[in-house]
Amino acid sequence: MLVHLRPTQEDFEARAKVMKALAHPTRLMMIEELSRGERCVCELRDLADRDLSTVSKHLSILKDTGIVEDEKRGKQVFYRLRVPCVLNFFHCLDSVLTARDRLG
Amino acid sequence: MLVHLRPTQEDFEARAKVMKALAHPTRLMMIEELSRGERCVCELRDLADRDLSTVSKHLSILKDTGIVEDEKRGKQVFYRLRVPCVLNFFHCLDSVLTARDRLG
DNA sequence: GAAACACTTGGCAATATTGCCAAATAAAAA
DNA sequence: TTTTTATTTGGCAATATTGCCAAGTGTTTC
Repeated sequence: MLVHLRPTQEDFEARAKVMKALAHPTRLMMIEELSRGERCVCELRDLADRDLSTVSKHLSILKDTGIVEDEKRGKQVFYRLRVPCVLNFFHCLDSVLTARDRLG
Repeated sequence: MLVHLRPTQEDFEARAKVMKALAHPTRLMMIEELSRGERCVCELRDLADRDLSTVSKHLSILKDTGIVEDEKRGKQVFYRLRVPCVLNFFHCLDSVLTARDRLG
């Protein structure tokens, strides 16, 4: 892959779609939780304190984007992180926040 | 900073705010461009092909979040990247995309 | 098979985001 | 000082996101 070509408009749109999937507190919480191992929808609902349908829709956004994958076992559906590098974002997000706190 | 405490709801909300600021194709393009050095608003407008007011508002979102900073010199306002670690996101975003392409 | 369980999907109202135009501001040039 | 250049801000319509309830799907348990 040639690394010095500027990304196209479509590249930025595709990337933004992934960022959007990450840009919600509940979904960030779910990702953090899934970094500890797979979880069923009901466990994530308890943590999120939201309606089950709401949690399910958040998960389907993450799944459609390719960030998580699911597997049905018995009555339950388990989700797990498919692309763990998104976890690296958290450190940087926090450093943006502390940078902003230090100055205006 | 104790690293094993789970982030609070507020932590996730603050992080999501930063992610949201990044979750737009035009703003991602601006960040990529600013990684090459400071740019004035007019240069970014030419690249974005959007109304100047639109570009200015995108930049103020990035500024309010703490991702970029601005400096007025003469007639122009120059923006530069304040927290370069956000550039590391791009590789991971692309790997999410290729992971999704490889499987459903 | 009927009931219970674990989800997903449809629909909709409330809210947030986006992008343009027009108007305001601020510095430089004439 | 008037005009031009560079940018920001206000306002608004179009669009997207969010979260709940209700209804639907697929398993398992009885």
